Amino acid sequence: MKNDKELAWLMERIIHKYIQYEKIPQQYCDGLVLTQPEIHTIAIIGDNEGINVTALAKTRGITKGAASQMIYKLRDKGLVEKRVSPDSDAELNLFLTEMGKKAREEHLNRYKTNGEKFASILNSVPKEAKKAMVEFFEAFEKELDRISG
Amino acid sequence: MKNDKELAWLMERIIHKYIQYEKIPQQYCDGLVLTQPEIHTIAIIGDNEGINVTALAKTRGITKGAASQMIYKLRDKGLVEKRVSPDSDAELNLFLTEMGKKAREEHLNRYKTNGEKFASILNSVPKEAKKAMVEFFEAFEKELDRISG
DNA sequence: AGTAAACTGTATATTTGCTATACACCTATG
DNA sequence: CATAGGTGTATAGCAAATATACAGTTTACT
Repeated sequence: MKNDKELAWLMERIIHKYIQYEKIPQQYCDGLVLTQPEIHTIAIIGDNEGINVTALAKTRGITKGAASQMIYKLRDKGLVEKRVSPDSDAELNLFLTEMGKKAREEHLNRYKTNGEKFASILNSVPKEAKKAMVEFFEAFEKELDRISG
Repeated sequence: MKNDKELAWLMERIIHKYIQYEKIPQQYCDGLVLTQPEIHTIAIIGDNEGINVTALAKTRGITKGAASQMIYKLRDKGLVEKRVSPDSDAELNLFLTEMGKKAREEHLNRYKTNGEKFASILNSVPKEAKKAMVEFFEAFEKELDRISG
């Protein structure tokens, strides 16, 4: 049986593999290829119609400048629309175009499919063990929050 | 109790948090700050004294060009040394300098400390559940290998 | 009302880590 | 001994992000 250290290594290796996989740009509808940061931004706007640039930056965990640039790129690709806020001329509200919504939909579907694959693997895990896993991950997350902040 | 989907989300969130944490450049001895790719390269050279550029690139999963550039950077920082291979004039053998070894040592210690924190969290996981986790992760890794390659 | 502070988004230059392409050099195989 | 394949490298370019500075807008204060 593997010891704790080996289990930790296994987890680390998997995390890196997963991230490596995520980095590969994916094809969405009609020849549209989007990178991870792009589709992530689209997902956030889709989940928060009318969000502004500052809030988007905060959600993504990047600077306002970076968010602004990403928005320009997605607008040029015809995926995102900028509208001046009805409340303030200094503020922009962000929306998905029809095409943006289509990509978002596609992304959600893929996410769901992956989640189902996940779930089918998880399915073979006994209930007791699953409970222990949740507890473990929550402790792990707490530790990550501690050392990061 | 959380269902499978929620557990999947929890895992995804943690993976991203962990990667985010890893991205922060860390300080090693006397004001030396190293990024993740840098210290990762140093770790590989430390574990494989005399490795050549091509093998390093393969281990890191990057192109030879990228590895070459990284080596130049680390050499300029005084952490890595290049020596022409005694077997072939076309080949270089890579070694850590004293300073490189110091950084490597520091990294190992930190890794160990993190691992211990990890282990103490893992410690509270029942043995049966741990076994299930290993099985789950191995299935997960297999799935990742399948969709990536 | 008038002004300063704080917040909006943006422009610009720079950085990091990588790829792709082309290349010069060395080695091995026929 | 030629040529195919393996070394490492130079160079240009890209994606994503930071840092800095800035112009315009809103808020707060007196």
